[in-house]
Amino acid sequence: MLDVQLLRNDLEGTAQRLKTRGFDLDLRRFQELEQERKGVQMHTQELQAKRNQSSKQIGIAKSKGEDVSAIMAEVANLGDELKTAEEKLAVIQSYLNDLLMNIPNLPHESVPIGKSETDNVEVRRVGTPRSFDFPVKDHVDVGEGLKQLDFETAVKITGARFSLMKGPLARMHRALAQFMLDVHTQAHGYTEVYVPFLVNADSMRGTGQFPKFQDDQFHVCADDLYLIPTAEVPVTNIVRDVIVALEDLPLKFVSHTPCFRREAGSYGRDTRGMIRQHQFEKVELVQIVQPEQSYAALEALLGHAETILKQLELPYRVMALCSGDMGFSAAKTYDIEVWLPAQNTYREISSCSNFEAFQARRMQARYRNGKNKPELAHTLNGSGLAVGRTLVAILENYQNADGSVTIPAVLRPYMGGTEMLSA
RNA sequence: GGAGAGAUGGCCGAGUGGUCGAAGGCGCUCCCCUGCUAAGGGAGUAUGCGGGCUUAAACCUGCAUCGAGGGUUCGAAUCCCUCUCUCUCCGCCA
Repeated sequence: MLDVQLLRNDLEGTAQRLKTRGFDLDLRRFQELEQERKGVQMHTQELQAKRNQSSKQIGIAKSKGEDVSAIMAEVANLGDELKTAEEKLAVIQSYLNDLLMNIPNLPHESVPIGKSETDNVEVRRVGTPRSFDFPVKDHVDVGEGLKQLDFETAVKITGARFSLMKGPLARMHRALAQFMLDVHTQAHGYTEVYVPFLVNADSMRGTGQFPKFQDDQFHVCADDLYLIPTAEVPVTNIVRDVIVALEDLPLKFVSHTPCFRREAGSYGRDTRGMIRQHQFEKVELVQIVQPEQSYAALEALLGHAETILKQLELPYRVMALCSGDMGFSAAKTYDIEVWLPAQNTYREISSCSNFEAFQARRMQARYRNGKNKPELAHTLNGSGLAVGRTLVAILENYQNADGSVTIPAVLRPYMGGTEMLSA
């Protein structure tokens, strides 16, 4: 959520900046609502003040045993007027709130201006894609060839966009998560957290999934809870309605969770394989920091995610997302894309964002600044990394001519020393 | 799932219709005092939202908030209803 003051003080400028990410702010509607709000709110508060004063007088008079009928008559018809005013104010405020909750974050000044994916800017490229002297198979063919990846059974059990792994491949999937957690806790100073995978609507609102992306979530109706689309939701909401002591910042959390996404609206895309699943696992990095430090923190967090790819020796590139391609809540986002030889392209494997105070304002996540005043914190997160897609990248990049797959060196200690996946 | 008890400020804890945003204590901050330390004395110490003032902050002022939402009343922490959560006992269970 943006600061309302920003809209009140510089509506035009804010609208301009929002336009760069393809959002059209309804200026007239905001102005009308805001003007009405101001009038009604002042009127309401005036009436409330009047009522409070009279009630106090009645109390004083009664305690002295005086006659109160005169004052009572004075406030007699205040009630209805006040009730009307309060109801009107509530309606206006809910309209304003709806408007506000659906406005995306402002892009940071360093964000490249652009309309779509094609305007994203490559920041760096690390590692060289291997050249194969045999026809490259995609991860589906590799995994099914090993008889360790089975989509057919997953479809039978549940439906499309689910997968089933067996044997050493299932173990490698688990090993990947363990490896990532160990690196981030031991080398990067993150605290591991285990969190609920079902959350309430308040948490979804806090990180910005609600109200706009309600259709993308799995809803457990009987209990009115939602399956998390990312660990970002439960982990960032740790600080909802909390005022963190200055000396406790930055907070750095890492969490390994399953993620559930309905993928509404992406029916035709990535239907083959485990690139786009309703259920996948992710190791997520989350930081809560002071505003002055959030951009340095973003670079650091990005580096932490990159470390995993470097250690797995997977070629990747870092993209700075343009204004038009960023997510709703982000002020700045870097995507890390891993090389997939079968697709002959780089595909997203991590997304690292600084949300500035956008999420913090929604969830009242604050810290005490140098003057001991509560101030909104900045929140960041990034995948470090998406486990399923990392597995895909390994299957494709480490495949051998005979259909086997070499296990990256750093994973072997997690695989009982095994060096190869083979049928 | 059944029965009962409870939810008040950073913490403990008082408060069953009236000058209560809330006694008292602890903690914390500042000041005084004692050569230092300990003890003692004084003052201050919630958050959100509006309005005024301002470049801004500070400040002044109004409103709201005693788990959440609704109701009764001129007036609700206090009475009524619904919900949530916590604790105890029983049942069940990994």
